[in-house]
Amino acid sequence: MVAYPISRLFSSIGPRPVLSMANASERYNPREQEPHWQKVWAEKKTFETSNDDPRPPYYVLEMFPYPSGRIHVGHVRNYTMGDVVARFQRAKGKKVLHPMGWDAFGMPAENAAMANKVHPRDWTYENIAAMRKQLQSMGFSLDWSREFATCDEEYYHRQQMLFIDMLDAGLVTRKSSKVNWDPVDHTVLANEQVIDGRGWRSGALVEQRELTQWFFKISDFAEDLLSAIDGLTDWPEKVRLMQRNWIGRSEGLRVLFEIADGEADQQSVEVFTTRPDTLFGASFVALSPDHPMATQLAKDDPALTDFIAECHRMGTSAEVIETAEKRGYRTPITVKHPVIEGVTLPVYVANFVLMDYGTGAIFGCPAHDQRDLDFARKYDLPVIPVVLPPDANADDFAIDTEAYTGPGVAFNSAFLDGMEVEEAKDAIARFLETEKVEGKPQGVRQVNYRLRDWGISRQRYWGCPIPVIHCDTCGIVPVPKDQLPVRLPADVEFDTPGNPLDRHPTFKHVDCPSCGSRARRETDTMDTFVDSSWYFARFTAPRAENPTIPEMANEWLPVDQYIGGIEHAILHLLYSRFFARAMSRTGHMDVDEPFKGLFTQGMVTHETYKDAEGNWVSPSEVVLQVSEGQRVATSATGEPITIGSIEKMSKSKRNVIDPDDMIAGYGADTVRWFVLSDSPPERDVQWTEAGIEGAWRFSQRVHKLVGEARELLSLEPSTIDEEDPRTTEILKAVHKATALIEADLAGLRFNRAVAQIYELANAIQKFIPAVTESPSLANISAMRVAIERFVQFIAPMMPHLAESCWANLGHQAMVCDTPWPEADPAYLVDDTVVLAVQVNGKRRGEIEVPKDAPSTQAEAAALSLEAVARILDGNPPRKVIVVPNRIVNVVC
RNA sequence: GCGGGCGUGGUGGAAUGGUAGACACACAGGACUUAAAAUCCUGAGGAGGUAUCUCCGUGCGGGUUCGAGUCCCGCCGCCCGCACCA
Repeated sequence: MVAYPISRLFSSIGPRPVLSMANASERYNPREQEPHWQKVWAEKKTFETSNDDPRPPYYVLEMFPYPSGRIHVGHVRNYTMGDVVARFQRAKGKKVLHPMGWDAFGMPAENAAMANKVHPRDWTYENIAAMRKQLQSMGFSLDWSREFATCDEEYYHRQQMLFIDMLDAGLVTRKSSKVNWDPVDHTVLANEQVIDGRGWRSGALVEQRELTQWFFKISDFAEDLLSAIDGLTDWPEKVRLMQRNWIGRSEGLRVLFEIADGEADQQSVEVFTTRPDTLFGASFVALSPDHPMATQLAKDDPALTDFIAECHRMGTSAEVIETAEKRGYRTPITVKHPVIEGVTLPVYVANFVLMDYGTGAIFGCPAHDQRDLDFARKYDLPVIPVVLPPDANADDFAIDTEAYTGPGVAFNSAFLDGMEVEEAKDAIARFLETEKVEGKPQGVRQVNYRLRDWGISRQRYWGCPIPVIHCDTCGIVPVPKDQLPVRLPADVEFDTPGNPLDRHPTFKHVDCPSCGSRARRETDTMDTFVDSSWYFARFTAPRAENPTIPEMANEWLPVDQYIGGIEHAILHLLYSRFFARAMSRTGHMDVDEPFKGLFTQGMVTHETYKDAEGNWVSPSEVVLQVSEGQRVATSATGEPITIGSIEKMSKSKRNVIDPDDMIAGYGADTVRWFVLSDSPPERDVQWTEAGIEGAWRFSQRVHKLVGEARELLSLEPSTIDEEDPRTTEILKAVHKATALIEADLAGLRFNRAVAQIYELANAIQKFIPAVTESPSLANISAMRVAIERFVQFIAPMMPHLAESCWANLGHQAMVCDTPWPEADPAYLVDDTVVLAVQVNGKRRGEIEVPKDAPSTQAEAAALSLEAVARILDGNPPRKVIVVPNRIVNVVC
């Protein structure tokens, strides 16, 4: 389905005459011009950023790509946007840092190694080379001298230094944690790699295993990470909200319940609640299946052991959780109600209580919590309402199948009666804080966060080795910095399941750096999210001995404009914010927030296709036709193809469009212009190549327009400057466009800037006959201003074409080195304005009045309109509303 | 379930509460051409046969306002995030 008529487009383009300037009728040939300008930029090191440049710094960064082998149109869109920002800010007089690198560790390289017997390193670097070539053909203003890949030894060496500094600073911990374990592949799986409870590759039933793993203590920063979101005013509100929800702060109370009956090691159970005001409505206490007390009770209770095992077998997928019913196991334990003398509550182990939130135990108040209600109905527990809704009556208010969670007034609650929810929470907290159980306060206020510590251990080869050694004598020993880096051994094979590092002959077994006795090297590698959590800082001093040069990092950071996919709204951005704080604490820089401005572009989507066997089929192998009003897809050989849903482009669904054909056929500028046109950048776009021809035509039109303008500029001016309204008209159009385009580019509204540029092109086109008829000095110089600014405006988006045009207009310097023009306010205001005239809110005509004309004048003009007079039919209007310079509305 | 967003011509989309549909794509007609491509010009939300003009029109139903695509309330549909977080 090659939709690009490549041969046709170029059939009429002959070789460019070597010495003569392009004449107006000659077509623009991107195949010749684009490599030329790319070579000039590279030779002049135009986009290499010097640290001692005195201009103010501006750091623009696009999320760096995973080197999958080919760029796709999502990359093109992302990097084009970033490049427009970079070139625009450059023209605005900033020294711009615009680097590029590779997020190069990760699973796909190992998968490729297993499938194709190619070493992950070779596979990765070959992919990088291919993608670098593709990106370079797009003409991005990147500082390639700063390029690195996260799998470069020089990079992960510094990452290991950071890890050790963070370990020393107490920001790293080890703890036991549950993982998805694939018993066939001997590997840990991420949640998304578990499909229907089975490993995505092996198909084996996944087990929950406890493993001791390394964690970054991101939850220590929960409060700071949350409150600092308020200051991220240049972030999309949506992302700020997602981060707030992810951190999930909640204020509550830890309450001790004394054990009344039953054999237990402890004398009390501690629960966490955000609704202590409903304590009088408590009818049970429930423990997580992983709660220590549950584990202990299970020792002598086979039925409980079975129940807990069953809970563990329950899947973690969204679907399972949604449909899972609330189930519990009643233990022999009962506890005393904390505030009602003589009442005891049963203790259950329940499948819906999470161990790693709060205390792993809850009290159930069925009347005011839906889960508790479901549970109570199943096990026939009392349902006592204790919060009365505003419009309800205490005598007949009852809970049926829906818990009441809204506002109200406490009742059935002794000393809380009559208080509003918030007031009651505070009162019960104050009461329990003074009560004592085992000599401790019965209630303690606590703030809880949903955010968990960040587990970074991965039992895989292609990642940054965690630089520690386990010694039986000395315990955990960090690898001394002068012995770094811990290198990934090259001699590994992937024939056997499991982590190659773990079975490597020499990697694992080492001597303890501290005592010299036999010890074991850590064989886990780091989560690849670690690699991408500080690369933005490394770009500021990419070859430094230390992870950063603090002065450099402080000068450039935070990133002024970060651009990337919305899919990274939570994890990557949160981890990077954590890392900035960690790096500040360990002296690597003094910046806590890494990204000042964030822009999240929409995803690029495309239809999916499947063949008769249900295999995904790439769009390039599909032939689409319309038959009897239905779209019908077949393969090149005529096999039937099913058209599937529209999905985000992904390798797995094979609905990725490779931009190479388009770049080869139309050139980079046309592709850049095309992806910026039409769609608002933050919105998802359904990919279609309809429209690329229009972009191509526009690039040709620009070339032609500049050629024609150049002819006019060389005309001998007629000596007398006649008064020509067209001169003012074009200058107004130019200056208004200047102001609007600047605002649109600064606000990343590229589609609107494109529309403004089209309008300016139309205005200039219209002005050509004016100059031809009346080649006055005024008209010729107006044309010069118009056409030169026009070229400057397209330069961030179509940089090669702009350079060619700029040279064609006789400039020695490059347009990318030319300062951005300013709008002259004198041309932005009009002497007269056209006001719409409405009658009862309906448009009936328009009037032209002087700008800022008094209301009376506008009113008189409006009333004298024939259409208005006809409707009024001689009657006086009831009211006339005049909004100066805007509108007149006659009410009758 | 909770939270957030979106809904405008054939299409992508524009529109500080103030002339809805800018700009573009696709389409149709015309000019140039032996012809095509390219280029240029013209047309176009729907209906009332044309121009003038009139009515209708921004998912649906209400409301606020002199005036609503825009603000408020209630629905419908689609998309995204979170998901037993006590």
